[in-house]
Amino acid sequence: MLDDRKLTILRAIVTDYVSMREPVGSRALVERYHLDVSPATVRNDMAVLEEEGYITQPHTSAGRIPTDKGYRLFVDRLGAVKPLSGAERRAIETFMAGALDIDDVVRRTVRLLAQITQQVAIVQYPIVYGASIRHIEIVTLNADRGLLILVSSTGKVDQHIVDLGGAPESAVADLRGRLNTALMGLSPAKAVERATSVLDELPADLRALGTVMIAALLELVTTDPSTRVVVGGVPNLTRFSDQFETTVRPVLEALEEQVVLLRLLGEVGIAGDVTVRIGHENPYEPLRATSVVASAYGNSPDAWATLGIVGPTRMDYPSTMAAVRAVARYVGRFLAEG
Amino acid sequence: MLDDRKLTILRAIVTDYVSMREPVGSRALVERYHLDVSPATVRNDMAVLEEEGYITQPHTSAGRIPTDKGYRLFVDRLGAVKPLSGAERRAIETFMAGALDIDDVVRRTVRLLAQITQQVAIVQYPIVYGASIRHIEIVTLNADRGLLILVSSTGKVDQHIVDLGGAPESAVADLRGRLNTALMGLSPAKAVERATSVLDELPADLRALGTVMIAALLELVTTDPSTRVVVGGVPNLTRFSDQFETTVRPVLEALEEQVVLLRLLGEVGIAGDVTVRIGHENPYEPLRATSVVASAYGNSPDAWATLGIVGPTRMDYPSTMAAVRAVARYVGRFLAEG
DNA sequence: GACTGGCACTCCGCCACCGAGAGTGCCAGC
DNA sequence: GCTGGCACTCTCGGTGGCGGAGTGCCAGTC
Repeated sequence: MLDDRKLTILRAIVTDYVSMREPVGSRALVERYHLDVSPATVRNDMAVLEEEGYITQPHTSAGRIPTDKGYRLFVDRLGAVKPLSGAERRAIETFMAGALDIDDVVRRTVRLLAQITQQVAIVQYPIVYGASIRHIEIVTLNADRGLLILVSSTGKVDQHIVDLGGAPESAVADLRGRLNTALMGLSPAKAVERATSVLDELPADLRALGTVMIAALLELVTTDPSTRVVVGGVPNLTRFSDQFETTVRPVLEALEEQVVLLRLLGEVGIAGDVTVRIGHENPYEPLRATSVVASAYGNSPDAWATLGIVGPTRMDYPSTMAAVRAVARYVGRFLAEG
Repeated sequence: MLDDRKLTILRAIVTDYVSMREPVGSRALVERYHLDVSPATVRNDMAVLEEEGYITQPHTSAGRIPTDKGYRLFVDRLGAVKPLSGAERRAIETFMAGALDIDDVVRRTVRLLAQITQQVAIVQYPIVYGASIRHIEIVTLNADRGLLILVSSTGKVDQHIVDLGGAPESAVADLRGRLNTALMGLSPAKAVERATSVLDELPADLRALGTVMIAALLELVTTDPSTRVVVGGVPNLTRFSDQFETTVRPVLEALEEQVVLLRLLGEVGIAGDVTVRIGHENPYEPLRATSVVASAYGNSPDAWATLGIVGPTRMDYPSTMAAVRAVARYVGRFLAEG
C-alpha cells in the first residue's frame, strides 16, 4: 500500500513541518528533497497518504500536515536516530559532575533534560526497590512530639512526626533499640510484615507508644516511595504561545498534579528504551495535542524510575528521543556508580 | 492638588479597570459611581490625574487606565480592606487541618493561597532562627559512604552525604557521641562556633573523620537554611493569555529561578503587614508588568519566612491583600501551635 | 500502468476602505 | 468652578478585492 516513495514523502512532510512550522505543499517537497518526480505525482501520493490517515489538510488548498498516526509511523519506522552533538555530550558530562546527593542528582537531571530538549522536563525520584532499612531514629522534640526518622541503604531519609503521648525518654530509647534490631537490613515489604510481630512482643508499657510508632513507620514505607516528581524547563512552553489553548494551558495544568505526571510517565518500557506517546495516545485527555517522550533510567535493580519530556506533537522526535535516551543512560550510570 | 473628588475618580478608575478589563471613560464613571457632576467635569479631573502621572491613555480617544503610580496611590490610601468571604474562611480552615509535617504545611499553604487569590502563589520554607540542634546522627551506608543527619528542635531534618574514608564503626559511634554532647541544644550560629573547638579536642585517630563531618555540618547549617521556595497555581497564569509577553512568559521564567523568587519575596515588613510591589517597583526587571503581594508569616521567633503571590498589575488589590494577610496569619498561628 | 503538464478552482492572508461608536479636548456660557 | 455642545481622533468590525499557494482532475505521453 505504502511504497518507498510514499514513505519518503511522509518522512519529508514530517521533517519539513516540524522545522518550518507550516503546512507543506507538493512543490516545496520536490524542490527541497530532490524527489525526481513532478509535483503532480507527489500530489497523487499525498492523496493516498491522506486517505490512509497519515496526513491531513488544515483547509482545502493548503499544504499537508502530519496526523498523530503519521507521526507514529515516522517514529516507528522513518526517524533516523540523530546522534547528539558534541556540545550536548559535554553538557551532560558537566551538568552531572559534582552532584551531591539524590536530591541534587534529580534537580540537575531535570535542568539538563530541559536544556537539551528545549521542552518541559519531568523526572521521577528513583524508586528504591532493592533498598533496605539502614537505621531508625526517634528524636524527641518536646514532651509530646517526636520525630521518627527512617534511613534507607540508598541514603534516602524520610521523617514523620509522631505523638509521643508523654512517654518517658527511657521508653523511647528502649523502643528505638527494639525497632532497630528487629528491622535493620530488611526490605520495606519485609519490614512491614515484621513490624506487626514486633508489636506483639512489646511489654505492656511500650504498647501504646509502639502502636503509634509503627503506624507512622508503615505510612512512611508504604505511601511515600518516590511518588515524587520534579519538573523543569517550564518557560520552554512559551515557545508555543501560538498553541496556547492546546498546549500551554493543558501542560501547565498537568504539571500542577503529581498524579497526572506519574500517569504520563507510567508504563514505559525497560531502561534504555525510549517510549513515545503521541497526542491522543496519552492517558490524560487534555494533552491530546502534545506528545510525551519518556524513558526508564537506572540500570541497577536498586534504583529505577522514569524521566521524560512533554511538548507539542509537532516536535523534532529524532533529536528529542536521542536526548532523552542519552540523559537516561547517563543518569543511570551515574546512580549505579554511586 | 488632589482633592477628594479626584481621589474618588482615581479609585473608581482602578476598581472599574480591574473588574471590566477595559479603559474606562468619563461617562461610564459618572453613571456607575453616581458622581453628581457631568462627564466634562470628570474629564477635567482626569486630565489633571493624567498630568500628575496617575493614569494614562492607551491611545487618544480611549478611556483611561491606571499607571503603576496610580495603583500605588490606590493601595496606599484608597483601597478599602475587603473582608474575606465565608467560603474563603472555611477554605483556609479545612485546607490546613490535618497537615502532617513542615513539608505538608508548606504544600498546603501554597495550594490554598493560589486557590483563594487565583494567582501564582509562592511560599518560602520557614527559616528557623530560634531553632536549636536537637540531634545529630551518623548512619553508615557502606564502608565509604555515610549520612550525616541533623534534626532541629522544630522538626526539620537535613541530611548530607559524607565520605567515611573507611573509618571503623566504633570511631563513627564515638564521634557521634561527642558531637551530640557538644552541640545539642545550641543554635546554629553557636554550633558553628563550637564545632571548631570540638575538632581541636578530638584524639588523633578521629581527626580526619571529624574534619569531614564538621565540614558537612557547616554546610548544612550555613547554606541550606530554607532558601527553599515552593510554587503553586501556575495554571492561573493562563487567565492572562492576552498579556503573554508581559506577564505569562516573564513570570514563568522567574519561577524557574529560586534566586529570583527569594529576591521577590525579600524585604517584606514584619509579620502581619502585607507588602505590595507594583510593576517597576519590583527588583526583577522582567516583571515590570506584574505585581507582587507578599507578607511575612510566623508569629513566633522560631519560624519565620515569607509568602506571597505574583500577578498582573491589573489585579484586585484589596481582595488579594486580604487573602495574603489572612493566609499568612493563619499559617503563622498554625506553626506556633504545632 | 505510472507519470506529467496544464488548468480550473478554492481558500487564505493582506490591504484598503468605510461607518459606527466611544471618548477626548476645548470653549463659551452659566 | 461646573456644564453643554461640538469638532476631532482613534479603534473596531465588517466588506470587498486581489494575489498567491496549493489542490484535484484530466488528458496525454512514455
